[in-house]
Amino acid sequence: MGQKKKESLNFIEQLIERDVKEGKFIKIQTRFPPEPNGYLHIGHAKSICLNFGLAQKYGGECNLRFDDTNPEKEETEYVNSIKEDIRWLGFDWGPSAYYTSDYFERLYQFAVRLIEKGSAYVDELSAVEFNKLKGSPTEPGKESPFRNRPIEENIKIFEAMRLGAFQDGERVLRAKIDMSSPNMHLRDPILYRIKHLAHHRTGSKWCIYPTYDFAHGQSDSIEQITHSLCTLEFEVHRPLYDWLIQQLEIYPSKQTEFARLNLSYTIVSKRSLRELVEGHYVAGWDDPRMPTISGIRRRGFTAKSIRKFTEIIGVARRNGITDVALLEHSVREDLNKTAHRIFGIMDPIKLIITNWPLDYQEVMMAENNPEDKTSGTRELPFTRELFIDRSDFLEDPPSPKKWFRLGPDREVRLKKGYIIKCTGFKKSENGEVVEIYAEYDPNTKSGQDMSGKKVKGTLGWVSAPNAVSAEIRMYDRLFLTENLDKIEDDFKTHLNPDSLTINNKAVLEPSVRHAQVGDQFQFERIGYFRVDEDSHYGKLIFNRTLALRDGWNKRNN
RNA sequence: UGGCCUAUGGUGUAAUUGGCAACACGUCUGAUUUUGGUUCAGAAGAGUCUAGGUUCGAUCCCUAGUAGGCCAACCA
Repeated sequence: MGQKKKESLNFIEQLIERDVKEGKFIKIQTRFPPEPNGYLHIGHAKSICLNFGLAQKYGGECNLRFDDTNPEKEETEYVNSIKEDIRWLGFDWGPSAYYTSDYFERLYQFAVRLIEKGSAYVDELSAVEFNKLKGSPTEPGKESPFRNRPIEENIKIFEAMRLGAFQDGERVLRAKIDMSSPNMHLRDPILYRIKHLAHHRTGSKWCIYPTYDFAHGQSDSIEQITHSLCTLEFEVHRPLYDWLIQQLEIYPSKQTEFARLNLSYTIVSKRSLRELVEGHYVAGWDDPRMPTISGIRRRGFTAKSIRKFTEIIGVARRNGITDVALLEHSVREDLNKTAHRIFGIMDPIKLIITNWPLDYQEVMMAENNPEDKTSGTRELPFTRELFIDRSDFLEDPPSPKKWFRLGPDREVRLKKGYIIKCTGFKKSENGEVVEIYAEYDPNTKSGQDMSGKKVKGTLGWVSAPNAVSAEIRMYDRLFLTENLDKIEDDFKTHLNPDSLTINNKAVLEPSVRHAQVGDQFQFERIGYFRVDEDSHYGKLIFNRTLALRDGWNKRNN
């Protein structure tokens, strides 16, 4: 049927389609190259969806490659969490993951080839001298006195480096390019450094390790990556990326940069996230307030909504800051269609239906999700004593046009139950309302209401004798500042002190008794919640994923 | 005394590659609603950073300027 408006392509898709048209390759090959030194976050999700998504869209493949060239920081723990997160996001990297460390021998041979061409040399400057000669962006550098060592000697020393003849830092292998280049990365960049450290995969086999610049592009080339996508800050590396491939005469992978994701009220820097974890500002990498994939998963954001989000924000070369509202919208959109509804009362107050028989219980039926007719129904016991939310009653409410809820002599519907009229309330000696009294209208039963009565307000409720209590962890944004990129001081001073409040008085309808870890619900009129893994026998713990949009609160704040 | 990149409503992206700026989110109305949710209808909001130039015509091409970002780790 009617073709929708022609979809517009982002600049990378345009590039790919142009390349396809020109017949540059058989099929596209992308890769997602995380360094296994931390947990993946929402920013990585953008890259994952981009790389895997492009491969899917154009019938190519996307490799998962662990960029593990620095044994100082990398650990197997991270390899596993990264795999889990990518799988959860819904992507598949085929039969096996790749590791830059698997290429160490080939990379070493590449280095030898470069030396043989006279395009690399062993330097023995101290770090201080090295930096002095490097110059600055506005001042050209100077050549090292070791720059013109004979090729044979370079090869011998490089071999000796591999064999462990030197201590860390005593020698480095450098590319011989141009010490006066305005691009700092072309001023004889370091290709290999000595680190007498065990590597998480190669153990103690190596004591020299390639740097990013000498590992990444070469690994791309080995895997015949057609489109090597990375973030903007690697732009200045591209001339070096190309230079090395050209010198080595290997497969010409092409690097294309795009803007990384910045989110309002959110910090997405591995270093800062680590600081939050190690300083115990949060409970761990998977704390539901963290923007890590594991954190937002635990919080209750769905993989589908993350994918949708990355689609919505697109990809470009402009650096900006994305409003978290876009993310939250994607999450609500998905959850609205999938989450079963239940009644939950965050701040219970007793409501007594005075004209209801003392021990009588009636079972009401409610659909699990009005947005999904196949979702089935559940039973709700209705009794004389109920709980409603304290915020749904006002002793002296504004006009009925402004306030739809309960107040003296006001009528509301108890959703899926009856219309009730407030007949009174009881206060404790310190003036707090402790009980509300009402009468129900037997002609107004949900689904068979013949009364013709119209009420504006509809309240959630829970049968008091059947109520299930639970711990509700109310999460809010971790930071109070919108743009954390712009701050001058310590980012931790911008933490929201109320990012987590724990509610232990909440009561839920009895149907949740069977809820399992990972189950997600919409507490009607409140928000989306997910059963946390900290739950245990006899105690349900819920994380608030997000509050529902609230037009009323907005108007009245 | 530098080099590279970027600049479109509040935010993120579009604009058939030169034909008087579109979509999503957000905001605001109104309708519907047994969730102040959802859904539906509608509105406001940019004349495309500035100044020149090329052109019949510029968001798009050129020049200069301005603003922002990135670059001097034996990190990635």
